[in-house]
Amino acid sequence: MARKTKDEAERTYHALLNAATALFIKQGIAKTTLNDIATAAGMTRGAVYWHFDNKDAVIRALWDRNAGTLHARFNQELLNLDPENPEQHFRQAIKSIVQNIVSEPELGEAIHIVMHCVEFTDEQTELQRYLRDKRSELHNALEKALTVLQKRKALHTSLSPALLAQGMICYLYGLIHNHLEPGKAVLDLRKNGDALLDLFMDSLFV
Amino acid sequence: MARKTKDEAERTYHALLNAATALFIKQGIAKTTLNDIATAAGMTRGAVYWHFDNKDAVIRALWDRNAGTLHARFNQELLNLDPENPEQHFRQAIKSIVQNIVSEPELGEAIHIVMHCVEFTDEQTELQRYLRDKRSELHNALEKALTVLQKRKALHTSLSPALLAQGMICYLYGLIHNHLEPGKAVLDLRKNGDALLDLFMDSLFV
DNA sequence: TATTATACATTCAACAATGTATGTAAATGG
DNA sequence: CCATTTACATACATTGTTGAATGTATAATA
Repeated sequence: MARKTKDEAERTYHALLNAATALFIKQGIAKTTLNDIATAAGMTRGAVYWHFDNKDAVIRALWDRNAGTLHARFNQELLNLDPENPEQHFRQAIKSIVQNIVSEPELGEAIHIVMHCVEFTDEQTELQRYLRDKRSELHNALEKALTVLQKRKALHTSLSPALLAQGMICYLYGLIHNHLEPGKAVLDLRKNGDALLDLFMDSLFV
Repeated sequence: MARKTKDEAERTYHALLNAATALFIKQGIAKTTLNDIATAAGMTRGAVYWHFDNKDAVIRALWDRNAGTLHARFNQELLNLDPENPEQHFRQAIKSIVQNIVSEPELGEAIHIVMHCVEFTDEQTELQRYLRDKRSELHNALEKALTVLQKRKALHTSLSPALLAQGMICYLYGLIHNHLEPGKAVLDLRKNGDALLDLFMDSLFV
């Protein structure tokens, strides 16, 4: 076939990722073949194998594209809490994570796929290790932020920052997981996210 | 092949479920073939197809066997809180859910598989609908329990019981999900479960 | 004890999915 | 304007997996 412009190639790259996203959400990763992705994007499997090594690489690429920058941004934000008012900054940072997810569809879709469609097994694949590292980055940032708050005597509980970070991560994970659930969204995080997060964080701070 | 005793047949049934459980956790559902399960149990695929319709039926059966009764029990317990001291009963019921999961390996394995290995997609399979119904049973029970507590003026927050139930479910889900994560268990729920649950529930009650 | 249902094993047909190899025409760089 | 690389499409070989059909020896049953 005829060679495409760099621009055109990039457009098919994104078309492939978009098609993959939609198919993964609709019918799952296991049931989605590389041919499904290609034809849904108006291409053939040759295009998929040109841009990606295999199905896992597609998943990783779509995570990078749709969640990578935001992930890094939150990471940085938690590591650099405003010294003037770290507690308010922390609360706002946590809330904005949720608000970003509910307001940016592509970000929500990427997290949806990672939470509801990727299998996490004992024999870890490269993809699983990659995603695990991403989450542990966030966890470390959270723990450091809570440690800063503890040193500022801002924490109201006797539990360790490490443990509080675990609880916080679990709560966040559960809220987002529930909100992104397929079918009727049983939990409207856009409306109730702040209230539910404050409910938890009120138990952390003085 | 020779026909087996009813007793022997039931033993192979359980052997198949045990083999399936171990394989699903180790290498995932998608990568585990029915032949894998059979040979791991010392049988052939014929045995699997005799006891189960397909792979999804295996998953459903192992959930029923390992989590079914406990699920029903907690359901009932939440719907019949001790009128003498409903708050303490509620707190204890929630804690015992977690304690059961961390102390009963087979229960933990079943939930592990459902949480980490089953894909949840828009086009729901029969298995997905089954699991979704189970969770909504638990959700309804939780919401009713919290409604009872609200009528008793035991709730400390202005948020609705429905919303609190959502938050509670999400927190529980996150904690259990994290605890059952493959690889090094980053969160030791056996040691810290009660403290983390009290942290949250303290924000609910007076 | 004769019959029937059971608990599998074995075999087969069908196809689906992957990875790779090869073809190709146009874009790009010098 | 020529050589080379790019961005795919096409074709192929291989392999895996499912579902169903069939076989069969024995346990259960009456």
